[in-house]
Amino acid sequence: MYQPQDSIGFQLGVIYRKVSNRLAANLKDYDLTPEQWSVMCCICFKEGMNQKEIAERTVKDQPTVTRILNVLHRKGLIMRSSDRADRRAYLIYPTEKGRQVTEETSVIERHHNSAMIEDFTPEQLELLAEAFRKIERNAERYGDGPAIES
Amino acid sequence: MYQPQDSIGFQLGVIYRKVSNRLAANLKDYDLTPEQWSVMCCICFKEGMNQKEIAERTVKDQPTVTRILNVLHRKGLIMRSSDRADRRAYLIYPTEKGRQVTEETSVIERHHNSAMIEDFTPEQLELLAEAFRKIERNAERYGDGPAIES
DNA sequence: TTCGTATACTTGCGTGAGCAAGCAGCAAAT
DNA sequence: ATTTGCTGCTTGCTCACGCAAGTATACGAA
Repeated sequence: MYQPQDSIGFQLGVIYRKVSNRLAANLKDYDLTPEQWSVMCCICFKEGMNQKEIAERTVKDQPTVTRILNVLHRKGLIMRSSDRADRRAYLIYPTEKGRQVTEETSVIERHHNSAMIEDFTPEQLELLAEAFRKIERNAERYGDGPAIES
Repeated sequence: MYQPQDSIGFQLGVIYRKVSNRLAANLKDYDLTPEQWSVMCCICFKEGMNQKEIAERTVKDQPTVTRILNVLHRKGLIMRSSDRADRRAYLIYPTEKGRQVTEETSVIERHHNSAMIEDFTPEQLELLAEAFRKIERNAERYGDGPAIES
């Protein structure tokens, strides 16, 4: 009989939560979640983006980015300056503290990432990346159809 | 410079959300989320489990299972009968409607799953499964260390 | 100019998740 | 029988997410 364990989507969820929880534990001392880290990292990589661009780069939707930025702002890690050229938009910059925390936590993340794939050969990594690209493309394709459509 | 896109954990999150959202769209007509489906599927596979066992099998924590079961109960898909041998526990059974919905949605899920991996050879699938097992094992290992511990 | 559409962001609602604390019932030791 | 500790479940808090609706601004067309 068909079981959730047979489903790629289910397996992805399980593994994602395990990897993410482990990273969360490693970041605990910095009061930063994995998702917050990814946004901070993005913001430091290219300063002065608006929220839409951050959403695209982190592959999150805009409401999620808004809320994560609220948290980061509350923690004093970012600044929102309104865009004089487009008064609907904010340009996002890290604070000094934000830059510092991002640097420190990026070391943690890199270490964590290496640990997750430490027993992979370069070929295995390339095959995994290729598999990810294929699944992503399949998920984005239309025509999967909510019901029987063969 | 290091970017979130370079991180396996980040990539897992992106791909998981895409696959999951696609399935959610396909299940919309059945008023069932992917996570709810996985629990229903588990419940129908082995009826009369207690919540702890469901949590183990679906790899979720107990509070999460409690809340998903609340939703499923509200929708009339499951029954909670208290265990006469252990009055702390509930034994969980699908209702007739629950069994029916699970059967129908399992067809959708299987179809969705095939679509996600349709261009994979059996060898590629085996390599992917192997990669998942390795990452999972790495994530579960202790000693990753919240900080510098080499 | 003004009208209409598109866009950047926010807010509200519901779901799922982790963690910690609480409650009730079990079970073993005294 | 009482105590002590463990276990099954629930609740509260916070975060992340998707979707839909709302607000303010931008911009092109009339």
